[in-house]
Amino acid sequence: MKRQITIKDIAIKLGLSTSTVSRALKDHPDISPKTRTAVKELAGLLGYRPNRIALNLRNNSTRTIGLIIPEIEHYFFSAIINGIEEIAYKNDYSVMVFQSNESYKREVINTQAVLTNRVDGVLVSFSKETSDFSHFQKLIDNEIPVVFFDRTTEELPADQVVADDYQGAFMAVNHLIEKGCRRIAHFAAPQNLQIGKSRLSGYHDALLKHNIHFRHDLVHLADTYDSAKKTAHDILRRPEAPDGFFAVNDMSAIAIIKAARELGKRVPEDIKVVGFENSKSAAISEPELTTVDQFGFDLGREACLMLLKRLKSTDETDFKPVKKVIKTKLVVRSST
Amino acid sequence: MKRQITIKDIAIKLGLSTSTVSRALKDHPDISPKTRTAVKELAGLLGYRPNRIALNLRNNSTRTIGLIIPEIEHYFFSAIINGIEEIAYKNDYSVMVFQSNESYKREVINTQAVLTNRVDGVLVSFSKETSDFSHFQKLIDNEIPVVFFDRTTEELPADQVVADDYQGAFMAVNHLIEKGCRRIAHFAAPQNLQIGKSRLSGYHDALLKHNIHFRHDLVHLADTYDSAKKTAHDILRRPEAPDGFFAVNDMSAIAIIKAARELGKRVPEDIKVVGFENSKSAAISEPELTTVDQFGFDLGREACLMLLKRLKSTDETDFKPVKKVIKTKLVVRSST
DNA sequence: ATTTGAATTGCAAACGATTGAAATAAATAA
DNA sequence: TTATTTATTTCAATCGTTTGCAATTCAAAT
Repeated sequence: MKRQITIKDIAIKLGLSTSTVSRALKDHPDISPKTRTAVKELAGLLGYRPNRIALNLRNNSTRTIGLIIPEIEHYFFSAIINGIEEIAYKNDYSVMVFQSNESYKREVINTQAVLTNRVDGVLVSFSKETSDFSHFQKLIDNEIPVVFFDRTTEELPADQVVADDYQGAFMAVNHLIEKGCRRIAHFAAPQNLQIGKSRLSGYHDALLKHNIHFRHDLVHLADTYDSAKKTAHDILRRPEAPDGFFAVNDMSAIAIIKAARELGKRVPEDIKVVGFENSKSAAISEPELTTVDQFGFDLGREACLMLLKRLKSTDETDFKPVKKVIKTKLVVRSST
Repeated sequence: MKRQITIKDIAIKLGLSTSTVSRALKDHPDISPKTRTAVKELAGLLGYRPNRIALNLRNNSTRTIGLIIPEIEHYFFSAIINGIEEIAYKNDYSVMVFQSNESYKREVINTQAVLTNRVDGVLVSFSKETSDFSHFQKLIDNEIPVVFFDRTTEELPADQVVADDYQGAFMAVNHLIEKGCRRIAHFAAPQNLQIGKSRLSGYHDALLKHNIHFRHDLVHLADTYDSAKKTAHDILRRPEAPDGFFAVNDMSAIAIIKAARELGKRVPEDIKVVGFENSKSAAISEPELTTVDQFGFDLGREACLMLLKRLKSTDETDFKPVKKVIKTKLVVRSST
């Protein structure tokens, strides 16, 4: 690579010391106006830009945020990245992205990678497989601020940003009931994830409110398009098929609609379906999908803001983890 | 932040010099087996990990790739990032992501950011607004290898990876004609983008092959959901409405289907629609969308591999830009 | 006991920028 | 003229690691 212009080059050309040049560039009062302008002029002429790596070493900081995320391809996560990048950009931070691909093993390697890269802080949404958190604890032990978002845990002393999953689920199921559904199935996420638990619990309580009996055989683990489609096919063929579905994400909800159509059932006449996410796909599905907006962009923003706040505050004494909940919103469309 | 364990800590604890420790850690033959094991043992015990920043400074390399991309939220781009990250991960590189949000101004700032961050190489898909490329030329002037993907230009001496847009468009339109369409409209991307030109030209030549007259009034600039929906509404109400549509991406295609349905036209009976991308949405739209698969994941992989190859080869003499074309594939579904 | 050579280990400079302290130059006061 | 400020500038160390070269140790050969 071409050698970059350094402070030394300027110093030599001007017959000065590097210290003087350094100070001149940052308007130190000790430097005479004459040399200051001379230095700045030459710096501009040569296209000098400070070597960030050298600064990183000296300041022991990289102005870089590590992002560990399951899968970029999911609309929700890409919306979150969007929000994160927005805030990072405004605050002159850069974002390094590491995908876990929903693999615990890879996620552990990712945590090592953020350590190696000496990022200033880390944003994490962990994989479905993750139930042991010691790799994140290691980050915290290294005093690297960590903020969890969406997929979070209470087991670690770290900040969290989550959508109001419980409320969203409650609203969704409540809506289904008000639309006349009585046998409502729930396609759930794994229960090691807090979001899985919260949404199930919102589902449960909404039934309770309307005195509808909670039945375990109406709850299925199905949080991907394929698994949801398969499960929906099975259930819808049963004699007492559900008349309503609450899916843990939009892709599962759309799979349910697809399965219903394939079996000659009409949506929303025969069965009603509500998703969770408010992805682009929800808006274009046929019929358009009623769903709970998770505001991924805002969630990303908030997570990043929270991390930046930690990076600014240097007093590490009496650390109190903060949990921020982003309100969700029911978006009613024609699938209900 | 907590002070990290350094080579110096180990040296002092063992009464050695930093040089010896450094060499011991990398199995330098000069070091006696005894000290080598002692050093390694202590290093493991203390959880020593080399300070990447210091190495960056010494080696003038960051093992980091800069990625400048319009919008992460588009399925196609997130698929590409996925491919890029996969290759980067396997080769122990990290990826810094910068979004231009389709803004030329922001893109220019992004190029400065990758310079500041001293990335080893840059992957770029530029914004719709970009027609001046001097900010990328600046990267090249700094001898930072640049690989363009998807949105590329011939104006710069840089590697490129593109989908076979011409062939994809040709296949798509040919397919429409074979299915009986005669008045085929094309919803195009801006013509400052090579992909816009290539796809239009594929459209043009497929018509030509079947002796169908090319008509300018059937070509519209509409490459977003909203613009496509609006345009489709207008066109479909005309007396001689098209019987087939070839859209430059899936979102536009889906918008056309939506508009058709709203006007009481049936797809594929009254009009047939083909998209470009093969996004998740294409598979779930109703009817399912016939589209051209761009293989974004592979495209990302190839772009990253190409960049890594440049990073390895140090001989910068007689640089010959390479252009790699990823074959596209027509995925026929029920919209045609 | 001295030389030779091999095997180990340490010194010091380098990467680029910053910064406290010291040094020099210029200006003012005694 | 000399002492004393004050204004500028330079020195040198630092951040953590690597590496050419010099230095040391130690055993074998003479």
